[in-house]
Amino acid sequence: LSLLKKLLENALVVEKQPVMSSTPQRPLILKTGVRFTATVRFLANLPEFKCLLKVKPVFDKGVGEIMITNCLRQFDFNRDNSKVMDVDSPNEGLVVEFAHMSLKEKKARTRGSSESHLGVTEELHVIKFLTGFRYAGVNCDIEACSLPVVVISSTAQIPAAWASVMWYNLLSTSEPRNLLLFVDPPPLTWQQLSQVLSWQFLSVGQRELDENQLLMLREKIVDNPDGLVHWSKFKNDTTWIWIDGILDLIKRHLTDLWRDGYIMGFVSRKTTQILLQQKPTGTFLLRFSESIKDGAITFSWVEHTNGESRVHAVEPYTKKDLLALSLPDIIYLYSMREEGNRTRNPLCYLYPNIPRDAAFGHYYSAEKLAPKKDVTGYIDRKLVPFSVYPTPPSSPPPNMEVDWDNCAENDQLFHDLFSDLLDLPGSPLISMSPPPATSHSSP
Amino acid sequence: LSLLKKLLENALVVEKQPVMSSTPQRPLILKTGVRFTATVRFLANLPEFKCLLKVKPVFDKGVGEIMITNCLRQFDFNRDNSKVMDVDSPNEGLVVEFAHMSLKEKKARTRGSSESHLGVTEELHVIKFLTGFRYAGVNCDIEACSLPVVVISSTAQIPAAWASVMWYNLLSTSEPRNLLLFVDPPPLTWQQLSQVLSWQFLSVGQRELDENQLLMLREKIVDNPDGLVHWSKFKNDTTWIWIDGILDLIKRHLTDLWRDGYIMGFVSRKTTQILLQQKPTGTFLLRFSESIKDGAITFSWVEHTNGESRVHAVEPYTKKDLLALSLPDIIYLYSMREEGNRTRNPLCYLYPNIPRDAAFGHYYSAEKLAPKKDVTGYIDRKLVPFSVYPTPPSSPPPNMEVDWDNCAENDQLFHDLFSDLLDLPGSPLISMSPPPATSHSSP
DNA sequence: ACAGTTTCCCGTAAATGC
DNA sequence: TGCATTTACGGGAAACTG
Repeated sequence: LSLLKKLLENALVVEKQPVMSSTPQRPLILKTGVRFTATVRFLANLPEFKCLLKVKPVFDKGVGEIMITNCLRQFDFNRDNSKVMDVDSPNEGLVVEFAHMSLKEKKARTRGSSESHLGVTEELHVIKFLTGFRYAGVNCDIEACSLPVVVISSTAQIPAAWASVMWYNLLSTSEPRNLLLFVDPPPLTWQQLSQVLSWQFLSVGQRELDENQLLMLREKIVDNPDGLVHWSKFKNDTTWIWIDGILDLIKRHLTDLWRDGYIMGFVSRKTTQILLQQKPTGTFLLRFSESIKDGAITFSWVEHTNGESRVHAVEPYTKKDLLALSLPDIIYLYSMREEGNRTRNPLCYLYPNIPRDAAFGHYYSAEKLAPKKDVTGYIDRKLVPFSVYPTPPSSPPPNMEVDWDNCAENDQLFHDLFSDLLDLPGSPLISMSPPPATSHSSP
Repeated sequence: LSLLKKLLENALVVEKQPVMSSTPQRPLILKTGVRFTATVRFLANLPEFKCLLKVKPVFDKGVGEIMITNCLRQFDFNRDNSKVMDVDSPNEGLVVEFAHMSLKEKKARTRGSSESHLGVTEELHVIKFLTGFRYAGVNCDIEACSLPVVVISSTAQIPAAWASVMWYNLLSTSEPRNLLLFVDPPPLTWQQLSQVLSWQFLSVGQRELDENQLLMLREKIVDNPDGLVHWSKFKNDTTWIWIDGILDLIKRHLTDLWRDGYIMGFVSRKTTQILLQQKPTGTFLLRFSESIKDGAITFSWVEHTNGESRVHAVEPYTKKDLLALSLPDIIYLYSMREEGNRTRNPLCYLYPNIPRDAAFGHYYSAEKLAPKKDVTGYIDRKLVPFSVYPTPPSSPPPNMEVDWDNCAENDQLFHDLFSDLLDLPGSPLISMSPPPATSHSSP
């Protein structure tokens, strides 16, 4: 009987851990006020228990004692009614689904007045499901426990919470469930951290980080010779926030390009210079901006003129920019006005030597580039990304603060910038004067 | 004493009607679950009553009886505790502020099984504030009442709710507060409706509708000879939704242009044709799309070639489009590739004859047009709106379904569309072949 | 003042009800 | 089934709170 009891105690499991419904690839993070689902299954196939087992969810019950519970936030379930286990499909055993759970903070915070003060995304909680029965005069209490849970109150906390989840996951393989991991978090080897970072890219963009990309990240993240990365550095540094922004950029706008390996991405400005300098004019590569924390991508290209080599880079494109035009379309359409008023696309070969359209032609949005049939009576339009060749430092540009009310000056600037593109008839001053008046002035 | 009582009964007023905090210019609409504030003031300056008057808010109490209450939704306050009136500033009388009110639907709906079934935005509710006191042995109950309230549950209902508010406001001047107005709503004269529509534009864009704009709207809205507009038509027609979308477009992107009168806006395609035909080539005007209900604006311009006049219009710009580039910038930069591969801006004179930059130069965003100083090491970029001259109907365009994987075909199209703009060196086929390999291939 | 944290709420999308 | 209405919740910003 004691054996049976022991057996049954291990038979109750939380099958699906609570997950945020909107980010299924990022489990273990729960947002207050947002519904989640947990399914509890009784592995012992004992239909005799049908409708006898009442399961009650509890939050952070009996984890580590007062010391812990007092300096962590406490939460309740919004609708925490117990439920009774029932048969699932035939021969499937007993199961109960808590489909409308959500968390609400208990406003009874004494928050252990500091020292080892954890940030909210460093607090690890746990949801337990309790049940029990009486059999042959013996009480048998059973419980099942969720994976550790990070509770947040705003989606802005997801990146920080995810950092905790990654750190925890790597360390929980060595030591058993430790909800106080972040009170004194062990460092990770670069080997460990790089692996988990790489997985993020696999998960979001179906391609891991390659050797060179990881080397570039190592340079940014590891600064001590032992190769260990400390949680405090990883957390306080903005590096993870930067990487997370890039992951989000990939997820939203660059899944295909990343998956297919056309984005070198993690490559320093200096390395970009070195790589491109040895290549023919028009060779370019895509790299993530290191200064914009919100995720941005730029292209750099090389030009050789008169024996002099120059590597240029366009102002990085953010998520917002890529809403208006996709990166492949930008690459395809990008045009530059050079000295001598010639306008051309400076992007010809993706590093090392793939013709631009061989790499990106597949992704161009046909309907944006080919004029639509004139069904609606409207003329189709598109946007062309455009730059003016930067003035060489020898002749600095004149003050560009323009008084736009002054028509003549305005037109002059207009002419300087776009004469080739727009090809205005006649001199700007003449063409901009009012046309000869007609006899009709207003409807 | 009886007179005093009567006096006091009229002395309690709801000073600020509940307003949606985010749309202060659209009062009377409350969204469930969203906080609002109501301030109740006792006009009689009687500080003796300080802390004696307990004010209780009630929702839809004692309006029209069962018949009404039963077929309307019912709401409660989320935190409906009564409050006590206190002195405001000295000599200002008694006041109480309910600063955290919000509504929650009472799920006890029997919803009078139909006939005169009102939509939710046609239900008019009222919030009353009750108080009272005993003076010289006489009970004196006082109440103050809010303006009628439309309760919605989603911001998507705001346009419909606003239509009710407008209709109600015009009719409430003639008859007293009638919460059942929409059970049998009287029609409006065009005179009345046009006035209230015009006010919307004044409120949102600081400029009313002019005579011609109103005439165009009349055409769309009034179809019977008596000039009356019926609520059912106004409500069921999508015309108001269309106008509301335009109001929103103005509010978000066109406040300046609208205020300054550069947007003709409400002008039919046919009238546009007539107006522009008499004008010199390059004359253009701005009009709102009549087909896109979500608010969109286009420009139409005229061209005279070989004695033939043609009026063109660009595909309308939506709110989303104007996020990437403002309308003045679009007008300034718009360029069109014509036969003979010439590219130019076809927009020269705003109707009737204002030079483009005299009208819009004021609004151009200098930093988008003038190249930024190269501070960050990145090359500044901008977007140029671009169209290809539509193929004349005599020679229909070839099938534009392009196999983008085919580099040569791709380049050919590219050449057709953008050769003038991008000015590719050499033949596309040659320039797109891989460059001579170097000894360095990968970092 | 300030940073970490939560709340507020629009706008869109999905779910629900009828 | 379709439409009317509500709910859900990400995301940005404001408000809170020590």
